[in-house]
Amino acid sequence: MNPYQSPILMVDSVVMQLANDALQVLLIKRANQPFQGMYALPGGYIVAGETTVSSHERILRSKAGIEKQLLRLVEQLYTFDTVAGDPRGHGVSVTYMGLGLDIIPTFGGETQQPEFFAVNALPQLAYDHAEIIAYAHERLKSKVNYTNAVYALLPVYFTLTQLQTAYEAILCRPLDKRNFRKKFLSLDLIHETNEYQRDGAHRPARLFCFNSARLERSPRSFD
Amino acid sequence: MNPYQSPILMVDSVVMQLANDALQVLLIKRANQPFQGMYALPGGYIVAGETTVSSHERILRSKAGIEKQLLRLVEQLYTFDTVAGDPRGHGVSVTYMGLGLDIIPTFGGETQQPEFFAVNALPQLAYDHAEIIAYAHERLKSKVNYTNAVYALLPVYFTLTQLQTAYEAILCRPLDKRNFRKKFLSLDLIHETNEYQRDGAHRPARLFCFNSARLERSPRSFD
DNA sequence: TCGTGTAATTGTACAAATGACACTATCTAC
DNA sequence: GTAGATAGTGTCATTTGTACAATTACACGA
Repeated sequence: MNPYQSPILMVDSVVMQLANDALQVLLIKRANQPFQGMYALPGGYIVAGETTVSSHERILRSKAGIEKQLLRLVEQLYTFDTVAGDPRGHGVSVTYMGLGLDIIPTFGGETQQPEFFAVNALPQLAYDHAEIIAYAHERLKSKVNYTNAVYALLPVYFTLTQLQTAYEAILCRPLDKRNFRKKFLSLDLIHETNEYQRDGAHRPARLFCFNSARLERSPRSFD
Repeated sequence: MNPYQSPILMVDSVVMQLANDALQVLLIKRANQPFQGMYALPGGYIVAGETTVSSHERILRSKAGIEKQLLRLVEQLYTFDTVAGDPRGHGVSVTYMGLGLDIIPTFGGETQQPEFFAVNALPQLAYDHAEIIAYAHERLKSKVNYTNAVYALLPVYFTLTQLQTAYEAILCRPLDKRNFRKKFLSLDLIHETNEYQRDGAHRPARLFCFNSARLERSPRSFD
């Protein structure tokens, strides 16, 4: 079947969403050695007949109960060599990033206590997963500057304040409200609706909507 | 050795350099089926004990006589799934881009007529290699806008005209001489020397030098 | 109903970057 | 010393970035 004795192929997944005004990443608690009891990215081995994409989907479903429809944007990140010194042994790990909204990981079966953690407050991680998460975060920071990628982290209808809060959580820095709105509206990535969100004892906020629910490049960069 | 029956792992390589004011890519003529006689990127299977990086080096050495020292910048591009309908069968191909200068591929042994072609005048290509080259070209276009990556395509000492010609070849569009110089010099990626290049019957051109021969991000983007 | 609290919405003035554009300088060869 | 060829350089108009504060609309409670 595999006359070339290829190194073992793995997939690791960086699933992210926004909650409590923070960017969060999905981790599982490892049930087995190595790194038993430590947190790690969901990941697993690619089996015969699978593509990396279908393997990624299977692993998220089996380890965290996440169906692929919940991820509104999936992007391949990088492929890491795991050398002989690595506890996983010699192999190759293809990493994917998945973005979604209101994802609730489920337990039971093969799942291993999946849970979201703020990227700025991670527990100690197994393997080199802290670096993989940092890489994913950098990619996302860069991506939101020249694409509409945030659509995958927000509800279909959202306020400009929600949008700005999302950018601030991703970029890890405060943004000026007036400049943010002026700039973002000039990108032609979103359009206003005639709906308003009534929150509490204050002026209601107009709801906006992305023009496209697929990844689009904006002609000019945001930042 | 591999209890998971992983898909077969391959490496494909996009080696590029500048010649005749054009960006060129290294292709080989396939000796065997499938796609016999057609051109393709140098590539091959990863064998046991190899990392993707070392496999990439071995493949370039064995298929085109290119030693790894000749590539002054190597960057992983993307990992492609090759599905069952693909003539290669079901597998995974990790692609790398290598940039160099004055690379002369050599024949003999396992080599298969390696030759450089201008990216804007490619022959028909095997597999999906045309898309991989387009992807590499896009990556390079983007990379030269916010890094010093061109250093890998130019000699250590170069004139501003050479630098501009390199950018024009990569970006596939003409640039204004005065604006290019003003902008590029403001990036603090290069410094002038006191040497001049004497070419022909005209004013000699001052030679410049990159501050770093490693990939550096410039604080502001170029374009 | 009136006042208060809360968040939404909006514009201007200055600084910096971009983009279009043409002439002078320096060398070689004849 | 003149012609031919490439190197080198500055200004102005436009666009973009950035700092900054007052007004609007609603809910709630007195």
